Amino acid sequence: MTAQPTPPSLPLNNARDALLTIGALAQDCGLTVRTLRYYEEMDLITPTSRSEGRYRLYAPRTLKRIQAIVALQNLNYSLEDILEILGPASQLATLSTRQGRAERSRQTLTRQLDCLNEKLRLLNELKADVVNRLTVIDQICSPCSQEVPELDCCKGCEHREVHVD
Amino acid sequence: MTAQPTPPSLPLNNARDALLTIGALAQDCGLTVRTLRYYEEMDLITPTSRSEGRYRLYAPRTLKRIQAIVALQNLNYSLEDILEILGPASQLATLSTRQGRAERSRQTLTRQLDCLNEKLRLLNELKADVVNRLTVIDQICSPCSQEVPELDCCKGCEHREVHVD
DNA sequence: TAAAACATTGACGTTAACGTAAGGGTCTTG
DNA sequence: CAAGACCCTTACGTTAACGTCAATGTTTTA
Repeated sequence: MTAQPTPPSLPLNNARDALLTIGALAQDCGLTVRTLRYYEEMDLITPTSRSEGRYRLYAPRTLKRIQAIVALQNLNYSLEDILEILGPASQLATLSTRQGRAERSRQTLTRQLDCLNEKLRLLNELKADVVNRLTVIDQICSPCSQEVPELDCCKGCEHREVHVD
Repeated sequence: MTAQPTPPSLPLNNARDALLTIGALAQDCGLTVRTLRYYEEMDLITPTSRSEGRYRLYAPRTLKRIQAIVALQNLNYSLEDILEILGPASQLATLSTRQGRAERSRQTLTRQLDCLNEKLRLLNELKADVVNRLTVIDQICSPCSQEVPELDCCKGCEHREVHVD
Protein backbone atom coordinates (compact mmCIF):
# COMPACT_ATOMS: atom_id res chain seq x y z
CA MET A 1 0.00 0.00 0.00
CA THR A 2 1.62 3.23 -1.11
CA ALA A 3 0.30 6.03 1.01
CA GLN A 4 -2.50 7.51 -1.06
CA PRO A 5 -2.46 11.18 -0.11
CA THR A 6 -6.27 11.39 -0.01
CA PRO A 7 -6.97 14.13 -2.56
CA PRO A 8 -8.57 17.09 -0.83
CA SER A 9 -11.75 17.01 -2.93
CA LEU A 10 -13.72 17.70 0.19
CA PRO A 11 -11.49 19.74 2.38
CA LEU A 12 -12.20 17.88 5.58
CA ASN A 13 -13.95 20.52 7.57
CA ASN A 14 -12.51 19.81 10.93
CA ALA A 15 -11.15 16.76 12.63
CA ARG A 16 -14.44 16.22 14.45
CA ASP A 17 -16.21 14.89 11.38
CA ALA A 18 -13.58 12.27 10.82
CA LEU A 19 -14.13 10.46 14.10
CA LEU A 20 -15.38 6.91 13.81
CA THR A 21 -17.82 5.12 16.01
CA ILE A 22 -16.82 1.65 17.13
CA GLY A 23 -19.15 -0.02 14.65
CA ALA A 24 -17.70 1.92 11.74
CA LEU A 25 -14.19 1.15 12.87
CA ALA A 26 -15.02 -2.52 13.19
CA GLN A 27 -16.43 -2.45 9.68
CA ASP A 28 -13.32 -0.78 8.33
CA CYS A 29 -10.87 -3.21 9.84
CA GLY A 30 -12.96 -6.36 9.54
CA LEU A 31 -13.00 -7.12 13.23
CA THR A 32 -15.93 -7.32 15.58
CA VAL A 33 -17.01 -4.66 18.04
CA ARG A 34 -16.32 -7.11 20.83
CA THR A 35 -12.79 -7.58 19.64
CA LEU A 36 -12.14 -3.86 19.58
CA ARG A 37 -13.45 -3.48 23.09
CA TYR A 38 -11.24 -6.34 24.14
CA TYR A 39 -8.26 -4.63 22.57
CA GLU A 40 -9.15 -1.58 24.60
CA GLU A 41 -9.30 -3.67 27.74
CA MET A 42 -5.73 -4.71 26.98
CA ASP A 43 -4.75 -1.12 26.28
CA LEU A 44 -3.91 -1.97 22.70
CA ILE A 45 -6.16 0.77 21.42
CA THR A 46 -8.07 3.60 23.03
CA PRO A 47 -10.76 5.94 21.75
CA THR A 48 -9.54 9.47 21.26
CA SER A 49 -12.75 10.76 22.80
CA ARG A 50 -16.29 9.94 23.74
CA SER A 51 -19.60 11.37 22.55
CA GLU A 52 -22.00 12.99 24.97
CA GLY A 53 -23.73 9.67 25.43
CA ARG A 54 -20.36 8.01 26.11
CA TYR A 55 -20.03 6.43 22.68
CA ARG A 56 -16.43 5.64 21.84
CA LEU A 57 -15.02 7.84 19.07
CA TYR A 58 -11.87 6.92 17.19
CA ALA A 59 -9.49 8.91 15.06
CA PRO A 60 -8.97 7.33 11.65
CA ARG A 61 -5.34 6.62 12.38
CA THR A 62 -6.48 4.04 14.90
CA LEU A 63 -7.14 1.88 11.86
CA LYS A 64 -3.42 1.77 11.13
CA ARG A 65 -2.70 0.66 14.62
CA ILE A 66 -5.26 -2.09 14.37
CA GLN A 67 -3.82 -3.26 11.08
CA ALA A 68 -0.45 -3.54 12.76
CA ILE A 69 -1.98 -5.55 15.57
CA VAL A 70 -3.64 -7.93 13.16
CA ALA A 71 -0.47 -8.31 11.12
CA LEU A 72 1.46 -9.25 14.22
CA GLN A 73 -1.27 -11.64 15.29
CA ASN A 74 -1.00 -13.37 11.95
CA LEU A 75 2.60 -14.01 12.83
CA ASN A 76 1.45 -15.73 15.98
CA TYR A 77 2.34 -13.04 18.43
CA SER A 78 0.08 -13.05 21.44
CA LEU A 79 -1.76 -9.86 22.23
CA GLU A 80 0.45 -9.49 25.26
CA ASP A 81 3.54 -9.64 23.07
CA ILE A 82 1.98 -7.15 20.72
CA LEU A 83 1.28 -4.83 23.58
CA GLU A 84 4.92 -4.91 24.48
CA ILE A 85 5.95 -4.34 20.91
CA LEU A 86 3.61 -1.49 20.11
CA GLY A 87 3.37 -0.06 23.58
CA PRO A 88 0.20 0.76 25.50
CA ALA A 89 -2.24 2.93 23.61
CA SER A 90 -3.11 5.07 26.60
CA GLN A 91 0.43 6.19 27.23
CA LEU A 92 1.30 7.21 23.72
CA ALA A 93 1.12 10.87 24.58
CA THR A 94 2.72 10.77 27.99
CA LEU A 95 6.20 9.58 27.05
CA SER A 96 8.42 12.36 28.09
CA THR A 97 11.06 13.08 25.54
CA ARG A 98 11.30 12.37 21.86
CA GLN A 99 14.76 10.95 22.42
CA GLY A 100 13.34 8.60 24.97
CA ARG A 101 10.71 7.42 22.57
CA ALA A 102 13.21 6.81 19.85
CA GLU A 103 15.46 4.88 22.16
CA ARG A 104 12.65 2.70 23.36
CA SER A 105 11.52 2.10 19.83
CA ARG A 106 15.00 1.06 18.94
CA GLN A 107 15.15 -1.43 21.76
CA THR A 108 11.78 -2.87 20.88
CA LEU A 109 12.68 -3.15 17.22
CA THR A 110 15.93 -4.83 18.05
CA ARG A 111 14.17 -7.40 20.15
CA GLN A 112 11.65 -7.89 17.37
CA LEU A 113 14.42 -8.41 14.88
CA ASP A 114 16.12 -11.02 17.03
CA CYS A 115 12.85 -12.82 17.43
CA LEU A 116 12.17 -12.69 13.71
CA ASN A 117 15.57 -14.01 12.83
CA GLU A 118 15.11 -16.89 15.19
CA LYS A 119 11.76 -17.74 13.69
CA LEU A 120 13.20 -17.51 10.22
CA ARG A 121 15.98 -19.84 11.17
CA LEU A 122 13.55 -22.40 12.53
CA LEU A 123 11.29 -22.15 9.53
CA ASN A 124 14.13 -22.54 7.09
CA GLU A 125 15.35 -25.57 8.94
CA LEU A 126 11.96 -27.18 8.78
CA LYS A 127 11.57 -26.26 5.16
CA ALA A 128 14.84 -27.93 4.26
CA ASP A 129 13.67 -31.00 6.09
CA VAL A 130 10.33 -31.02 4.32
CA VAL A 131 11.98 -30.59 0.97
CA ASN A 132 14.25 -33.49 1.72
CA ARG A 133 11.35 -35.72 2.57
CA LEU A 134 9.43 -34.65 -0.48
CA THR A 135 12.34 -35.58 -2.67
CA VAL A 136 12.51 -39.05 -1.25
CA ILE A 137 8.77 -39.58 -1.23
CA ASP A 138 8.48 -38.40 -4.78
CA GLN A 139 10.96 -41.05 -5.77
CA ILE A 140 8.77 -43.65 -4.16
CA CYS A 141 5.64 -42.36 -5.80
CA SER A 142 7.16 -42.41 -9.25
CA PRO A 143 6.20 -45.77 -10.81
CA CYS A 144 9.67 -46.59 -12.05
CA SER A 145 11.26 -47.08 -8.64
CA GLN A 146 11.14 -50.31 -6.75
CA GLU A 147 14.06 -49.73 -4.48
CA VAL A 148 13.99 -47.93 -1.12
CA PRO A 149 11.21 -50.27 -0.14
CA GLU A 150 10.91 -49.82 3.60
CA LEU A 151 10.95 -46.09 3.47
CA ASP A 152 7.50 -45.11 4.59
CA CYS A 153 6.93 -47.99 6.88
CA CYS A 154 6.14 -47.27 10.45
CA LYS A 155 6.89 -50.17 12.69
CA GLY A 156 10.33 -51.55 13.09
CA CYS A 157 11.91 -49.95 10.09
CA GLU A 158 15.15 -48.14 10.58
CA HIS A 159 14.88 -45.28 8.13
CA ARG A 160 14.35 -42.89 10.99
CA GLU A 161 16.16 -40.05 9.31
CA VAL A 162 13.56 -39.84 6.60
CA HIS A 163 10.27 -39.77 8.37
CA VAL A 164 9.03 -39.44 11.88
CA ASP A 165 6.89 -41.87 13.73
CA MET B 1 23.14 -31.90 29.02
CA THR B 2 25.14 -33.68 26.39
CA ALA B 3 23.64 -37.08 25.72
CA GLN B 4 25.73 -39.45 27.77
CA PRO B 5 25.74 -42.52 25.55
CA THR B 6 25.12 -44.92 28.41
CA PRO B 7 27.97 -47.40 27.76
CA PRO B 8 26.63 -50.87 27.01
CA SER B 9 27.91 -52.27 30.26
CA LEU B 10 24.73 -54.27 30.31
CA PRO B 11 24.11 -55.41 26.73
CA LEU B 12 20.39 -54.77 26.38
CA ASN B 13 19.08 -58.27 26.44
CA ASN B 14 15.99 -58.03 24.31
CA ALA B 15 13.65 -55.33 23.13
CA ARG B 16 11.43 -55.82 26.16
CA ASP B 17 13.96 -54.18 28.39
CA ALA B 18 13.94 -51.11 26.20
CA LEU B 19 10.31 -50.23 26.82
CA LEU B 20 9.81 -47.00 28.67
CA THR B 21 7.28 -46.21 31.32
CA ILE B 22 5.43 -42.93 30.92
CA GLY B 23 7.50 -41.26 33.60
CA ALA B 24 10.75 -42.23 31.96
CA LEU B 25 9.49 -41.08 28.59
CA ALA B 26 8.40 -37.77 30.06
CA GLN B 27 11.83 -37.37 31.56
CA ASP B 28 13.49 -38.12 28.26
CA CYS B 29 11.51 -35.65 26.22
CA GLY B 30 11.15 -32.96 28.85
CA LEU B 31 7.37 -33.01 28.90
CA THR B 32 5.04 -33.86 31.75
CA VAL B 33 3.21 -37.10 32.23
CA ARG B 34 -0.05 -35.23 31.87
CA THR B 35 1.01 -33.87 28.54
CA LEU B 36 1.86 -37.29 27.22
CA ARG B 37 -1.51 -38.62 28.30
CA TYR B 38 -3.13 -35.67 26.62
CA TYR B 39 -1.23 -36.45 23.43
CA GLU B 40 -2.55 -39.96 23.66
CA GLU B 41 -6.08 -38.65 24.07
CA MET B 42 -5.54 -36.82 20.78
CA ASP B 43 -4.10 -39.94 19.19
CA LEU B 44 -0.78 -38.23 18.66
CA ILE B 45 1.05 -41.02 20.43
CA THR B 46 0.10 -44.41 21.73
CA PRO B 47 1.85 -46.89 24.01
CA THR B 48 3.07 -49.95 22.18
CA SER B 49 1.87 -52.12 25.02
CA ARG B 50 0.76 -52.21 28.64
CA SER B 51 2.25 -53.90 31.67
CA GLU B 52 0.29 -56.43 33.65
CA GLY B 53 -0.88 -53.65 35.90
CA ARG B 54 -1.93 -51.61 32.87
CA TYR B 55 1.06 -49.29 32.98
CA ARG B 56 1.70 -47.68 29.60
CA LEU B 57 4.88 -48.95 27.94
CA TYR B 58 6.50 -47.09 25.09
CA ALA B 59 9.00 -48.11 22.46
CA PRO B 60 12.02 -45.80 22.37
CA ARG B 61 11.14 -44.58 18.88
CA THR B 62 8.12 -42.84 20.39
CA LEU B 63 10.63 -40.27 21.56
CA LYS B 64 11.33 -39.33 17.96
CA ARG B 65 7.67 -38.86 17.32
CA ILE B 66 7.34 -36.63 20.36
CA GLN B 67 10.31 -34.56 19.28
CA ALA B 68 8.61 -34.02 15.95
CA ILE B 69 5.42 -32.96 17.73
CA VAL B 70 7.30 -30.49 19.88
CA ALA B 71 9.22 -29.11 16.91
CA LEU B 72 5.99 -28.49 15.05
CA GLN B 73 4.45 -26.94 18.12
CA ASN B 74 7.34 -24.53 18.31
CA LEU B 75 6.37 -23.45 14.84
CA ASN B 76 2.92 -22.64 16.14
CA TYR B 77 1.09 -25.56 14.70
CA SER B 78 -1.87 -26.58 16.80
CA LEU B 79 -1.98 -30.15 18.01
CA GLU B 80 -4.86 -30.72 15.66
CA ASP B 81 -2.76 -29.57 12.74
CA ILE B 82 0.07 -31.76 13.92
CA LEU B 83 -2.24 -34.72 14.06
CA GLU B 84 -3.13 -34.13 10.46
CA ILE B 85 0.49 -33.76 9.49
CA LEU B 86 1.86 -36.77 11.30
CA GLY B 87 -1.23 -38.91 11.13
CA PRO B 88 -2.94 -40.69 14.03
CA ALA B 89 -0.63 -42.83 16.10
CA SER B 90 -3.09 -45.66 16.44
CA GLN B 91 -3.43 -46.19 12.71
CA LEU B 92 0.20 -46.26 11.83
CA ALA B 93 0.11 -49.97 11.14
CA THR B 94 -3.26 -50.15 9.47
CA LEU B 95 -2.61 -48.06 6.39
CA SER B 96 -3.10 -50.46 3.58
CA THR B 97 -0.48 -50.08 0.93
CA ARG B 98 2.96 -48.61 0.96
CA GLN B 99 2.12 -46.67 -2.17
CA GLY B 100 -0.87 -45.21 -0.42
CA ARG B 101 1.22 -44.12 2.49
CA ALA B 102 3.78 -42.52 0.27
CA GLU B 103 1.14 -40.67 -1.70
CA ARG B 104 -0.51 -39.38 1.43
CA SER B 105 2.83 -38.32 2.83
CA ARG B 106 3.53 -36.49 -0.38
CA GLN B 107 0.27 -34.59 -0.18
CA THR B 108 0.81 -33.71 3.43
CA LEU B 109 4.35 -32.57 2.80
CA THR B 110 3.25 -30.46 -0.13
CA ARG B 111 0.67 -28.73 2.00
CA GLN B 112 3.27 -28.24 4.71
CA LEU B 113 5.65 -26.72 2.21
CA ASP B 114 3.05 -24.27 0.93
CA CYS B 115 2.28 -23.26 4.46
CA LEU B 116 5.95 -22.83 5.30
CA ASN B 117 6.59 -20.72 2.24
CA GLU B 118 3.69 -18.48 3.11
CA LYS B 119 4.99 -18.02 6.63
CA LEU B 120 8.45 -17.32 5.35
CA ARG B 121 7.08 -14.71 2.99
CA LEU B 122 5.22 -12.98 5.81
CA LEU B 123 8.18 -13.10 8.13
CA ASN B 124 10.52 -11.71 5.53
CA GLU B 125 8.13 -8.89 4.83
CA LEU B 126 7.93 -8.01 8.46
CA LYS B 127 11.65 -8.27 8.86
CA ALA B 128 12.23 -5.85 6.00
CA ASP B 129 9.82 -3.47 7.64
CA VAL B 130 11.50 -3.77 11.01
CA VAL B 131 14.91 -3.24 9.48
CA ASN B 132 13.62 -0.14 7.75
CA ARG B 133 12.34 1.27 10.97
CA LEU B 134 15.50 0.44 12.80
CA THR B 135 17.52 2.31 10.22
CA VAL B 136 15.48 5.43 10.65
CA ILE B 137 15.28 5.20 14.41
CA ASP B 138 19.01 4.65 14.66
CA GLN B 139 19.52 7.87 12.76
CA ILE B 140 17.42 9.66 15.30
CA CYS B 141 19.21 8.13 18.24
CA SER B 142 22.61 9.08 16.93
CA PRO B 143 23.53 12.36 18.67
CA CYS B 144 24.55 14.18 15.49
CA SER B 145 21.13 14.29 13.88
CA GLN B 146 18.62 17.00 14.57
CA GLU B 147 16.47 16.60 11.48
CA VAL B 148 13.52 14.21 11.04
CA PRO B 149 12.12 15.70 14.19
CA GLU B 150 8.54 14.46 14.28
CA LEU B 151 9.43 10.89 13.55
CA ASP B 152 8.55 9.07 16.69
CA CYS B 153 5.74 11.26 17.78
CA CYS B 154 2.41 9.73 18.28
CA LYS B 155 -0.39 12.23 18.02
CA GLY B 156 -1.09 14.18 14.91
CA CYS B 157 2.17 13.58 13.17
CA GLU B 158 2.05 12.43 9.59
CA HIS B 159 5.03 10.10 9.35
CA ARG B 160 2.75 7.13 9.20
CA GLU B 161 4.98 5.13 6.94
CA VAL B 162 7.64 4.92 9.55
CA HIS B 163 5.94 3.76 12.69
CA VAL B 164 2.54 2.54 13.65
CA ASP B 165 0.27 4.05 16.18
C1' DT C 1 6.91 -57.55 53.04
C1' DA C 2 5.99 -52.85 53.92
C1' DA C 3 7.07 -48.34 52.53
C1' DA C 4 8.21 -45.37 48.78
C1' DA C 5 7.78 -44.29 44.19
C1' DC C 6 5.24 -44.54 40.30
C1' DA C 7 1.04 -45.31 37.57
C1' DT C 8 -4.19 -45.38 36.59
C1' DT C 9 -8.63 -43.03 35.49
C1' DG C 10 -11.64 -39.36 36.34
C1' DA C 11 -12.72 -34.65 37.05
C1' DC C 12 -12.34 -29.98 37.84
C1' DG C 13 -9.24 -25.58 37.23
C1' DT C 14 -6.67 -22.20 34.13
C1' DT C 15 -5.35 -18.82 30.40
C1' DA C 16 -6.14 -16.38 25.95
C1' DA C 17 -9.02 -14.30 22.82
C1' DC C 18 -12.78 -13.57 22.06
C1' DG C 19 -18.57 -14.97 21.42
C1' DT C 20 -22.97 -14.16 23.13
C1' DA C 21 -26.68 -12.57 25.78
C1' DA C 22 -29.00 -9.37 29.12
C1' DG C 23 -30.71 -5.07 30.42
C1' DG C 24 -30.44 -0.72 29.42
C1' DG C 25 -29.20 4.03 27.29
C1' DT C 26 -28.38 6.97 22.62
C1' DC C 27 -28.48 8.48 17.64
C1' DT C 28 -30.91 8.88 13.66
C1' DT C 29 -34.45 8.60 10.45
C1' DG C 30 -39.30 8.88 8.87
C1' DC D 1 -41.34 11.87 18.65
C1' DA D 2 -41.41 6.94 18.03
C1' DA D 3 -39.05 3.06 15.99
C1' DG D 4 -34.96 1.11 14.65
C1' DA D 5 -30.22 0.90 14.69
C1' DC D 6 -26.45 1.52 17.33
C1' DC D 7 -23.91 1.73 21.64
C1' DC D 8 -23.01 1.01 26.77
C1' DT D 9 -21.44 -2.19 30.74
C1' DT D 10 -21.62 -6.59 33.01
C1' DA D 11 -21.18 -11.20 32.96
C1' DC D 12 -21.17 -15.78 31.73
C1' DG D 13 -19.77 -19.26 27.81
C1' DT D 14 -16.08 -21.44 24.72
C1' DT D 15 -11.78 -23.78 22.89
C1' DA D 16 -6.96 -25.43 23.39
C1' DA D 17 -3.48 -27.33 25.92
C1' DC D 18 -2.51 -28.61 29.52
C1' DG D 19 -2.15 -28.21 35.49
C1' DT D 20 -3.67 -30.15 39.60
C1' DC D 21 -6.04 -32.97 42.81
C1' DA D 22 -8.27 -37.24 44.44
C1' DA D 23 -8.85 -41.88 45.23
C1' DT D 24 -6.78 -46.02 44.06
C1' DG D 25 -3.84 -49.64 42.05
C1' DT D 26 1.18 -51.34 40.84
C1' DT D 27 6.28 -51.77 40.85
C1' DT D 28 10.43 -51.23 43.13
C1' DT D 29 13.39 -50.94 46.91
C1' DA D 30 15.14 -51.24 51.57
